[in-house]
Amino acid sequence: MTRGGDSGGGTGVDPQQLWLTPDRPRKGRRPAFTREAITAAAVALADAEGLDAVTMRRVAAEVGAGVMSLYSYAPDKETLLELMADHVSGELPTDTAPTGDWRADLKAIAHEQRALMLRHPWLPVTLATHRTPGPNTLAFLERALAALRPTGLDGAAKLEAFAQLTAFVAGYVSHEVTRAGSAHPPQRAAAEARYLQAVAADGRHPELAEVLAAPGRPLEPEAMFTRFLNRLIDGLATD
Amino acid sequence: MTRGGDSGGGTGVDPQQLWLTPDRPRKGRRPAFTREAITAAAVALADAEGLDAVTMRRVAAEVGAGVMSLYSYAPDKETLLELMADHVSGELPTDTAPTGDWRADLKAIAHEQRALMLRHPWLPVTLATHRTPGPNTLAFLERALAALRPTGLDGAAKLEAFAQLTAFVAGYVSHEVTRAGSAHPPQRAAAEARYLQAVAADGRHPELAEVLAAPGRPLEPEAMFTRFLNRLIDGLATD
DNA sequence: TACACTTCCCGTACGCTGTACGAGAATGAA
DNA sequence: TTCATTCTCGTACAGCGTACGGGAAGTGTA
Repeated sequence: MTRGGDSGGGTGVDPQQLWLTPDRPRKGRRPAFTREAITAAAVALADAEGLDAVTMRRVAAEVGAGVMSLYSYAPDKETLLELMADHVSGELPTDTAPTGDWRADLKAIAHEQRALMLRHPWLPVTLATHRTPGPNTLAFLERALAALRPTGLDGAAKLEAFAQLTAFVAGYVSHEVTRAGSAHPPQRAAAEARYLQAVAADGRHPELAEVLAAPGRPLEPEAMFTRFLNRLIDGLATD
Repeated sequence: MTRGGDSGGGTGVDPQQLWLTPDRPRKGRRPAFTREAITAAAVALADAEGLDAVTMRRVAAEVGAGVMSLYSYAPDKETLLELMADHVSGELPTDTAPTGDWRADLKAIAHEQRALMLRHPWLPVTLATHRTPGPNTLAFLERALAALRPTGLDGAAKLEAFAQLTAFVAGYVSHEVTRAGSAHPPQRAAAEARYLQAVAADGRHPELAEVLAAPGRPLEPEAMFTRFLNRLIDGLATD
């Protein structure tokens, strides 16, 4: 750790130690890098080459540091991923005031989350496992809670509603980018189609055969998202 | 590859080569293991110790094989994960006939998926990245398509509806097990609570402060799931 | 100026991972 | 028996996260 020492002694890192750390001490050698710069480099790497490209060695090379220097800014790689997630969450608008129509507000929030995740396709993956909110995430949460105020839900329910909304968006986008991502080249899609056709031809999958025979037009992910989202939110606090 | 050779030459493995392979050839040494047994061992490992415990060495040791022998049954680890996912999908019921009430059928399907994922908490994670359906997954898909028949949706829409439903369930369960899983010991939860209290005390998060001051009673994940699910499905093909 | 003290940088090293390679064992066909 | 085929798996390698600890760079005190 840069400042404070890891006295937590459990699984993961004490969030208080991680996020609520004041200025650097007045003594000792001055840091050559910043947590900010390292995080930004890791994010750029993940955006450009995917999450697998984010290795401590690659990130260190990118910022011009030695590998082990990174550990002065984040205690381990898991934490670096958490820093990355909160870093990009800074792109989310936080100063939008509630309109009074909480459903509309929540829909806007979800659309912003989706846009963010489409810009950073690795985000849903990291969100699925790393769940200690940093300052940017908390600022966004603050806005979501404000939007949820008119619902009259109690505290736990509001938190849960936001968490579930985020999980839904992450799940949707995760699926969306898998379908259309770089990991799905035309050749692979064709092989998959051939495979499904072969399965459908075996006679024991009549429904699949019919679906493949009359596919209909492909669906807009955007419109699909909106529809699912509207349904989810419209019924959120009605029963 | 056991049989056929990997002539695909793209990203991943040709699904046809993987799933649609006939009996073993008539010549050559007889296999000492089965794909089935190896997959089952990997599943048992993941269930007992989590997905990280599933390494080629551990799996090989578990079945009593040499490490490299596994590569006769699955071309790489990614594929082994895919085999695992389809393996446990065999636990899903497939012979349930549609009742005519497609919404009720779909809700039942989602509840079965959730139960499966709770039994195998690693499943949502692997589903998020590995998406070539094996025979068991296809059998279940067949049932879902049958259930969706009364909706009158076209082929692509039916497939998409099923995929999105699965993504939703995976996202929900993923979040559910993170909250309550073994990776969330009381000590860690307490540290997180302390951290949030500290943030709320800074004055710039009034909504969060209020939420933490009046939390209300914790929510039942089961009831929450049902409510979300009902809302999602009830509005699925109405507009 | 000299020294102690603190803080940070980072080369080296270790155990772990997935898996390429190829030698050798087991089998069916000729 | 001999040959081709198929499977098993020991060895080896590059790459991973990161523990350790020596040296460099800064501040505060004498």
